[in-house]
Amino acid sequence: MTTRTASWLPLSTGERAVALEVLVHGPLSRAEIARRLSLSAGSLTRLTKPLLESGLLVEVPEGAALAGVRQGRPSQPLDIVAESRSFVGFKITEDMVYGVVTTLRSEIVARHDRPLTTHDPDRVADQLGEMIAELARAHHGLAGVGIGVGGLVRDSAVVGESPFLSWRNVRLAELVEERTGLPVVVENDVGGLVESEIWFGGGRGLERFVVLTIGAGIGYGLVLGGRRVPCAEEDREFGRHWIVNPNGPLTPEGARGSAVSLLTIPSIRYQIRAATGRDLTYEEILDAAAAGEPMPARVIDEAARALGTLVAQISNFVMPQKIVLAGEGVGLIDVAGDAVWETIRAHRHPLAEPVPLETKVSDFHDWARGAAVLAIQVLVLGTAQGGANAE
Amino acid sequence: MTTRTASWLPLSTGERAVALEVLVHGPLSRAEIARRLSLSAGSLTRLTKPLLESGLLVEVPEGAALAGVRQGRPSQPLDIVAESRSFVGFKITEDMVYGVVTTLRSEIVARHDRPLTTHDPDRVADQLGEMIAELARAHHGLAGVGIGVGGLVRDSAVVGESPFLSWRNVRLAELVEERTGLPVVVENDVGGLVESEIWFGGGRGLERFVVLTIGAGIGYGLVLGGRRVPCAEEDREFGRHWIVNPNGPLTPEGARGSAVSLLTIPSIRYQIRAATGRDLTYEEILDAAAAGEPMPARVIDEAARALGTLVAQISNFVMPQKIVLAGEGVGLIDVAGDAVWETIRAHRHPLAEPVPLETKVSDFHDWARGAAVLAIQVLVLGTAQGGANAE
DNA sequence: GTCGTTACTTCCGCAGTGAAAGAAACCTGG
DNA sequence: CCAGGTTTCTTTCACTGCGGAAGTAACGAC
Repeated sequence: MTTRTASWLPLSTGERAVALEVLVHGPLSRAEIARRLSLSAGSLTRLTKPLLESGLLVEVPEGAALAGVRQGRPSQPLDIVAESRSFVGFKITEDMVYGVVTTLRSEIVARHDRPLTTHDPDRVADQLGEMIAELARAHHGLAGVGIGVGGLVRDSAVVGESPFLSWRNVRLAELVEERTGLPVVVENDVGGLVESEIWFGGGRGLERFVVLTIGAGIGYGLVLGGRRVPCAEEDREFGRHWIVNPNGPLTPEGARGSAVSLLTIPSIRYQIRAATGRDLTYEEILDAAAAGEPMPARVIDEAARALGTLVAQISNFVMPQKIVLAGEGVGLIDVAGDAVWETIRAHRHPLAEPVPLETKVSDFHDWARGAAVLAIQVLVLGTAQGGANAE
Repeated sequence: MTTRTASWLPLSTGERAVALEVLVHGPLSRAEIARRLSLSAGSLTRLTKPLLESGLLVEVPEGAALAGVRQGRPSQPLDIVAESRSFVGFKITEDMVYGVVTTLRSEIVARHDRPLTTHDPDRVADQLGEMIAELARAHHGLAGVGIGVGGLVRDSAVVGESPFLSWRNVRLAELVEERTGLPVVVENDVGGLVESEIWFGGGRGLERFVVLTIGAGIGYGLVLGGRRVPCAEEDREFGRHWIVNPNGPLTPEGARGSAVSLLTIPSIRYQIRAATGRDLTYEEILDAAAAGEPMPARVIDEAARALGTLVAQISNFVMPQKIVLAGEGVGLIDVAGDAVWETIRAHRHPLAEPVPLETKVSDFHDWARGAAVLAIQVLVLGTAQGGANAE
């Protein structure tokens, strides 16, 4: 409902499809695009002409690797001018704002973080406005802003509910737009990360895949037909009721044996604290587990088996072409990967196709980058993806 | 790869879409079809004209319920002439062949079963040919045959592997076509049932739903964007490694606590037999559980909780718009429905949207009807849906 | 009986496409 | 060096299928 921006010129459907294909899948020749989109060569000449004239696409020299190998006339790859526009992405946590500037291709070109000293919506918007202003001085062509917030977000604009900021129905997009004049998209942080995987990450070109994040909480994103599947409980404590192991630990968050209790960083730290009295960081716990200390090793092993069970269940029921594991809490795979794999095997049919698992330890800048992708989408498509649209 | 049939006349894409909409969603006026397919009124006149001329569609009197309520010119519903063609569907089990004749709308108009006295492919094909010949005498316009087999089927034509028939790479479609001259589709029995739910059952018009069958084994079908998702382990003992309850029973089939061990009819009968020494039928066990006999009650309760867990996991990960439960083994819901619902609730987020659960106790004729739907699809679309196509 | 409403038809123009033919730019092999 | 093959890209052209506008038909409401 909040489409204010002039999107990518007035592109026709076909032109937009071509531009998107080039944006997402790197430099491509006209012939290659024709094959990918099932169009004729003639159509491609027609469709690319205005894109080249407008400067959105440029002809680039052919990659040296391919040149000379094939016979026939060499292809003339087209590419997006990724640096022509810049995008800002923010990830807001309880006490920090992480910011990045990216190109049209979602490559991070700058980082800019600041402590969050207040939770008052107007003051937060002020701070975001200031950060954007600073970034605008250093980067030309700022075309949009994406903001990722943990919690429920409506219409890609309004924070419906965010426990850690104590916000309810804060029209954040509007507040920041007023201060900057730039189009602003607000979205659930997991949503942004998922979109960035769809467009620029491990999910490029896939029909069906899953993003699972482990960090302060559990995040889950299902992508079907290239689109995120909306769900009601979106990021309101996902995984609290995914009972992975009924005999698992009981923690302050989540039901007994739930994915949250077994896997999130706070829950793992809680378990160690409750058992040993020592308050270790997540990294310290992983190190201790790797070193063979019994209690951390047991907790991490249990977490690894829980992760394996989850991955297997997702594989069994969703049959995704890929599962992307992201977040700050996937480091346990480095320590207890064997337990993860073993558990996956035990819960899968021997004949089942193995599901590619892509692990991506992410920091907060990756979350911010995900938010920036939302801004890119608004420019390219004229509207934000996802949101809780009725189907 | 086995498209021999002349499909539904030479229909254009638009015409086929109209015909399919009418076939699946009952009598519809042109205006209504235009709305559903996002076409203009003019286009509908154009598209329906050849369909009416060819006799595929007819104008029918308006439903009395709607007439007179709205103002304006009354609509002129169009309908498929469902009786113009007949289709045969078979379900082959170890010792029986169940057959049905259906209309184009998949309504069963006749049943015809016969014991299967041999597993020799040629003799089985002979028997199917005879049964088809008998049915052809009684029903005009036989347009195709669908055969459902438990096991792996390739290219909608070849039984790659069927343990209970001891078949490997049997070109069943070809064998039956030779004997009848009719187009024949062979498919995994679950696949047929799923397609029939997509076109004529609970999944009509849904983007995303799941079919879960419980009987001699577990069957699982995932439908996304109206299409079945192919999978490698298709009906080769699905659910043997879905560990639902690690402390569950160990049975001859399936891993300990697997869906197969907990839910299939043979496993439930095995548990009762092992514990009490009595060899009861599934129905007797359900009755005993309902009557409060401790052992049956415990086994059925455990099965109900396993089913609840499965449904919850599917709901959590797939987020389907509906789950259809089918098969001979879903009767336990009548006896232990409360345990099912309670378990679902315990494994779901309180804010999550409840997933509609449709229970459909099916007999072997329903499986045969599912196979007949495959034949309908071949006529309508010119090719069978599904199969293990690469994506 | 007129007016408003909804359903359907007819006709026209147009956008987007593929097919075909041609030009361009490379390789290969004499 | 030059012909022949090959792949890419451009140009032209005709066609398909669609929407929009205007017109007709069939009803209810007042």
